[in-house]
Amino acid sequence: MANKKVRREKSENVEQMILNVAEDIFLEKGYAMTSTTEIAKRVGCNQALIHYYFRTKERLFEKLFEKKFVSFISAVVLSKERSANFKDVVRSIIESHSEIISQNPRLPFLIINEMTTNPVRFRVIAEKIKDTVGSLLSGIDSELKKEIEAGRVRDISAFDLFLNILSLNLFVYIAQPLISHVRDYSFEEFVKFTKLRSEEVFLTVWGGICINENI
Amino acid sequence: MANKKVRREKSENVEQMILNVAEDIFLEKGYAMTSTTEIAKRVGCNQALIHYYFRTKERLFEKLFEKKFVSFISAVVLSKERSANFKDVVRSIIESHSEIISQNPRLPFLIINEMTTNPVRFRVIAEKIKDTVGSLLSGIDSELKKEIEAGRVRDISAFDLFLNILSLNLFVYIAQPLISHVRDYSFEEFVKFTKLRSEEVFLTVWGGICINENI
DNA sequence: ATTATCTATAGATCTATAGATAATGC
DNA sequence: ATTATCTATAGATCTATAGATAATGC
Repeated sequence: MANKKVRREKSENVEQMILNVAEDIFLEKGYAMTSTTEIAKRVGCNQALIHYYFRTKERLFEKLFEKKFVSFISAVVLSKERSANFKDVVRSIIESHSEIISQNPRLPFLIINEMTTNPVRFRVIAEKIKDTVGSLLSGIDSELKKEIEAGRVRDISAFDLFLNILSLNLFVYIAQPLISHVRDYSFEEFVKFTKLRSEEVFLTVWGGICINENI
Repeated sequence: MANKKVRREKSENVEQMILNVAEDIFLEKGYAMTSTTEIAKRVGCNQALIHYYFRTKERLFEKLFEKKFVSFISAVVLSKERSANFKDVVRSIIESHSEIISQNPRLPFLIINEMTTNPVRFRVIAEKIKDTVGSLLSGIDSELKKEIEAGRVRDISAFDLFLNILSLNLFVYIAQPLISHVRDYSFEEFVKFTKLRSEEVFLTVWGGICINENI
């Protein structure tokens, strides 16, 4: 029996369905491990249709993620809050960073994956991140130095502080499948866990730099 | 011109060369992105030879990594040092963990990659890690509780503490290509950086849990 | 007439195997 | 005679394109 060309409801726009499904699969397995055949199967259309709309797999990927990578990274920078209190500045950076990640929980994995898998794309992403990191660091550096001179914060570079925040915020997402398995978390339980974890991250980052009597 | 079957020095054992090259490429790009064709090319032999020695790509991978995964993970557990001083226990865990990672800098990436890429292998790895984490946590739990009750350490779960250590130790390696690019590090400079970073990790982890007057 | 969808297929891989040939150990 | 290496090739993908056909908008 020949496949009839399905007439679809206006609501089920096939082009959009392809984008949705592709995003899911790319985030799940990375670019290289995703085949257009699989996307088509999940959408319920023919594989050729993906090329009709997006010409190449590469373009489909770029359409979905070029923007996301940039906004994901620059959001981290923009989140800095002017506050008299350095502690509040640190807290707000951690919290908005954590918030952004939780909205794109699989993006860190994908960035790392593309980084090692696709040297060309890596250069592009890395350059953008380089600028972003540069401006974030210089943005916080002077404030940090003041705190250190005032003896309220131990001697630490802005980069190390920045890495502490990134590490603690990102690792749980990168290791998510493992953590979920080890702790028997459902997806909802994992989300709940990351919410609680955010306060933990702040306590660790801040406790790790603020100066008290005994080390 | 027909390729002559190269007569090799005893020293250049081809089977061993295949193992060496395969390890490099697997660590660099992950299982799926590595082709036996590429391994053969770098070794300088025919692709069929890889199958002669290892039968399948899967078996070659397992020969290289099954052991590594287990030893990498269990080394983390075994590193716990009995000490009267809880602070020293934490320090020794961090340092030996960090030491093991620095000996296998690309392994964390590979584990994460296989985790998401290969569901079957994931189950195997995850089960082993689950046991390992379980025994590590229960090993440190009673000591931690004592410290908390004595008011020397803030209220924190063993799992959160464990995650703090893992996050801070592992993230720099997982993000290594990115960090190297952002900071213009050569490989040697990156290694030097991780050495310095180890003290930073201890200060953060310990500062993040020890109790002082002001929060 | 234009746009959306399908069928069929070319051309590139890639893994694995069969079978030929050269090298080595006795 | 056995072991190591090569050539050639089958069979599975996978991406991308050409060309047929159905649906839609006018």
